[in-house]
Formats: sequence, structure tokens, C-alpha cells
Amino acid sequence: MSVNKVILVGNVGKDPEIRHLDSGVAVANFPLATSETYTAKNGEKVTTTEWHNIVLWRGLADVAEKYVTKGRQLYIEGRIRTRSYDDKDGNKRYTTEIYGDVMQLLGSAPGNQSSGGGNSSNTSQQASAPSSQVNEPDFSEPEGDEDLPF
Amino acid sequence: MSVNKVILVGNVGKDPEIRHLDSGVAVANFPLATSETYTAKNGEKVTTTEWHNIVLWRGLADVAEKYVTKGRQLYIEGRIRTRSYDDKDGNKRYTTEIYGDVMQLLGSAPGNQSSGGGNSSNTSQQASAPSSQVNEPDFSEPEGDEDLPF
Amino acid sequence: MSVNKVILVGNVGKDPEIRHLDSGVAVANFPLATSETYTAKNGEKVTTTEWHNIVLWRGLADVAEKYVTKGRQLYIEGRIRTRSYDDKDGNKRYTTEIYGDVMQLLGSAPGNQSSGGGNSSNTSQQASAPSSQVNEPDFSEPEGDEDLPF
Amino acid sequence: MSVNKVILVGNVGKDPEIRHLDSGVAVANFPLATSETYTAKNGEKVTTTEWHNIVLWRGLADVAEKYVTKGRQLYIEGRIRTRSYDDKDGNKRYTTEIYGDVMQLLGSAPGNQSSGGGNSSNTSQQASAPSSQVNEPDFSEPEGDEDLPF
DNA sequence: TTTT
DNA sequence: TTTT
Repeated sequence: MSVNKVILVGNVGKDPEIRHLDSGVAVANFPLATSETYTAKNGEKVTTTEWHNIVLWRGLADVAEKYVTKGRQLYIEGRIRTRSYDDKDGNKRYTTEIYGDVMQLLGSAPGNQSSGGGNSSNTSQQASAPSSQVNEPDFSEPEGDEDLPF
Repeated sequence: MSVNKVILVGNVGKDPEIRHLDSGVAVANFPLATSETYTAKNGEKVTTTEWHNIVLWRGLADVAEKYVTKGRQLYIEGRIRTRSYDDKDGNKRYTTEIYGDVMQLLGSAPGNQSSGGGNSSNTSQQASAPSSQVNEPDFSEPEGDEDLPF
Repeated sequence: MSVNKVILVGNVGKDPEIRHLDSGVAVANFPLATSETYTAKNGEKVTTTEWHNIVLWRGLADVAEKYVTKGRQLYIEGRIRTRSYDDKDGNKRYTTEIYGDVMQLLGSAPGNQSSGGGNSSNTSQQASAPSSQVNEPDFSEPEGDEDLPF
Repeated sequence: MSVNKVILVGNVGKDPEIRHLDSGVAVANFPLATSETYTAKNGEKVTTTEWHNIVLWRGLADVAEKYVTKGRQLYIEGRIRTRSYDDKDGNKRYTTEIYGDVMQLLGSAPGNQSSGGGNSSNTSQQASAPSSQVNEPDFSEPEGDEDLPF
């Protein structure tokens, strides 16, 4: 009886870190920035940036490893997950992450532009970037991550 | 050039706390629970609950003060906001909140049910609880689909 | 590289019609109403109702058959689909439907209310209506926010 | 008590048509394509395209007039609206449109790419494309279209 | 009528 | 730590 849905369009802050659990399951982590601009009372434009901790599993982690790079514009659909951990002093801390269920690579890679950003040398692979969201005709349910310790 | 959107349907964990800033602006805070159930490897059903810190401003805070009570089912549309604060030891901590932009009171107040939750004695005001955004349809039959092959 | 997503919270206009394709696949169709109220220039409140043609497949059609009745409040997440058909005069017509991917039964059945809507006599089955996706939280107090400055 | 929300990421099929009502209010209309790809039983990849009739009002229509061109990738958030009209034979027909409330220009204009699409000569103005979604600090409500005949 |  |  509930819904926990997040929709983000933003820019990747760092190249993803990819880990593999002992089970072999791939996990990708990276920050995604969204920005809001408003006009303050004094007429000045103010931009605030929100950083989201994105976590992707399995197939989406693989797509991230291949195609997601710093600066890339992304659409992410997922859910909010707050987990606790113990910090170095043994105190309980909380961190909130976005578990992505759908990802779309938007626009083109920043290195593709003539404006000279130039931090990417992998231009060619963008051309073959597959959609990360595929609709199967048999409507099989998306696989869960029930057995994962998160 | 970005989107930061959250859509939640869940149940209120505590009656809202209402504060008023020096400017007179009202702010409401309350936790909202969303739950997921999945079947573990051993076949057992497992439910995990996610708690969201909801923050409402101005008019929505007023609506919350009047109509939002513990147990109430809500639709919240808003955005994610992570802010930092200093804990009692002077260490920087982060907390993630959902700033609500749209709220809909769903179903009926829990005190209305015969199931005896019974933490609410304000049943009557729920009956007249106005929608915070739109009204109920009148359930007149949808017109104009008589000749359509549905 | 695209997104086609619809999120609706509304009320069911008619009991669903259930069909079974030759392949045995179940399909449910029913109208869902969403309403908007605004204040016209003359200060009068005006409500407009939008009717959505909902289409559910397979497991969701089965849930609809069991638990969705006229008047019921639903959350539907899905996508827009416009299809063409030939009308009785052989002209091409178009109809737009919402293919539901997620459904949540909200609130309680209308027959449960004391307010006398009374178009439903199947109260008892609603009481045991399971969530079509997740469970209810247990309303244990959210833990871990005692020391946070909310 | 209802929600009618659409979220689209797609490509513009034609340059927008801009009209001005007698009241001076600007209206923009254009088609937006979203595509789904799935693998059929025979292993073949099949892509289906859905065309959405986008309608933008006032300020968003002005932004569309300046920055939206054929081929452009857009994020649109809005609501579904089905309206009736009489066709040339006096029969009642229905058409479904998406009234956009938020628009984000994604990626870069197609004419910017070195791949030579080249239907756009307005490259420079993209650089100064303002965000179409501005958050004001005073949280003023978005202006409605109450007085419009739709 | 778009795009990959 | 991103982007316009």
C-alpha cells in the first residue's frame, strides 16, 4: 500500500565506482547533481545544487560501467533508501541513497561537444549505447535484490 | 536543466510538528512510512519500511496541521533535500528530507475504521477534510465512450 | 532513450471488464477519474473531471478482477498508449489508453464509509484486500531520529 | 483527492506551432516521440513509437518558441487532457493532449552535433537557454489557466 | 513527425 | 563532485 519513487535528471559528478559482491553481483555508485535556480529578493540569481548518491545493481551497474562518465546527463528513476552504518567512533550514522531501477543516457557525452570539455575519449562507444530500459514482450517481472545485504 | 522529483504514497508515523519561523512562515515536519514486501530465498515474506522526513511549508503546513494525523495515508510530491548540521560534538552531520510541493489526503482517517486503531478522536473533522488540491469526482458515468471499442 | 510515464490517483468509474485473449492472457479495462478544482474569475469553484481508460494485463488484471470496484480509489503507474481502430463507417479513429504497470489500492472501499455512498455491497472482501505491491507499515515509531534536529 | 501526472522524455517531431489567443496568451503545440524497444519472440528487436500532443501555455510557450526545435530532446512534466471536438461531418471526436507544466531542454540541440543533422541554425542561442523551471524563494503559486477555454 |  |  505504498509508493516510493524518485525521478532525477542531472549530471554525473564523478565516474562510477564499480564493485562486485562475493556473489558476483555488480554494484555501481556515483553522485548525481540536480540544480535549482531561483531569483532572490535582491534580484540576484542563486543556484543551489543537490547531490544524490546513486546506487545501481546488476545489469544497470554494467551499463553504468560502460557508458556513464563524469559530466554525463542522466535520467534516473528509482527509490529512496536510507541505511545506517557505524562511523569510526562507533556512532550510528545514516546515509540516504537512490537505488536506480531505470536509467536513460541523455543528450550526448560531454566529450562529444565542440566546446572543448574534452575529458572523455570514448566518443565512439556512445554511438552504440544501448537503451538501458527494455520492454520484454513476455512482461517478466524485474528481478529483485532480495538476497543483498542493503 | 535538471529534475529532482519524489512521489510518495505512505502512512504518517507521528502527528506533525508545526513551527512558525520568525517571519511567520509555517513549517510542518512528520515522518512518512513506505513499505516494500518481497519474498526471500527461503520463501518467507519480508517487509522493509522506509521512513521519510517530510517538510511542508506555508499553506501545506497549515493543511497538515488541520488534517494530517498519525496513521493517515498520504500522497506527497516533492523534492529531495539533504542539509548539514552540527551535532552536539560539533561534527558535521547530514540529514535528508522531502520538501513536499503537493499533498493529497488519501482514503479516510484511520480513526474512521472499525479495525480499532483508535489513536484518533478527531473523526468528525476528517469527514469534512477538503482535498488539498482537487475534489472528488461525482461518479457520473464517463460520457462518450459508448461507441468506442474498449 | 525515452520515458513515457503516467502517475494517477483517482476513483474507478465502473467495475472492470475482464477479458481473456485466446492465449489465456487476462486484460482488464475500466475508467478512472481524476479531478481538478479551480476558482474561476467570478470566484466560483469549478471542478473538471478527466476520465482515463485504464488497461491492465495478466497479474494486474487478476488483481483488478478481485479487488477493483466502482468508486474505489487507486494509484496507477503506467504509460500512455494511443491506438487506432476503424469505426463503424470505416474511418480511422484514435483512442488513448493508460497501460498500468503498477497498481495500489488506496484507502478503503467506498462501501465501508458511514457517509452513505453505498453503491457497494461487497464490503467484506475489501477488508482483506491485499496490497497489490507492498504491505502496510506497522507504525512502530521511526527509529534513530531522536537525536536529530528535526 | 486525485493526481494526474505525466512525465515524458522524448524527441520533438516538428517545430512548435505558436498561437496567441485573443487575450494575448501564447499557446505552443508540437508532437513529442517516445520509443520503446523490446525483443520479440523470434529474437528480433522491435521499436514502437508513441506520439504525444504537447500543449504549452504562456511562459512555457514562449520558451518553446525560442528554444524548441524539431529533433530536440525534452523532458516534459504535465497532465493528461482529453477534449472533444466536432469533425467535419459533425461527429464528436476525442483527442488526448499533454498539458506541460514543466519543461527541460535536454542534451544539446541536434544542429550542434558534428554528425551533420543540420536543420538548426540557432546554435548560439542554446548556450543562453534559460531554465524553464525556476524556483522562487517566495513560493508563489504557479498561475493557472482558469480563464482559458480548454 | 523524432531519436538511437 | 556535475551542469547551464
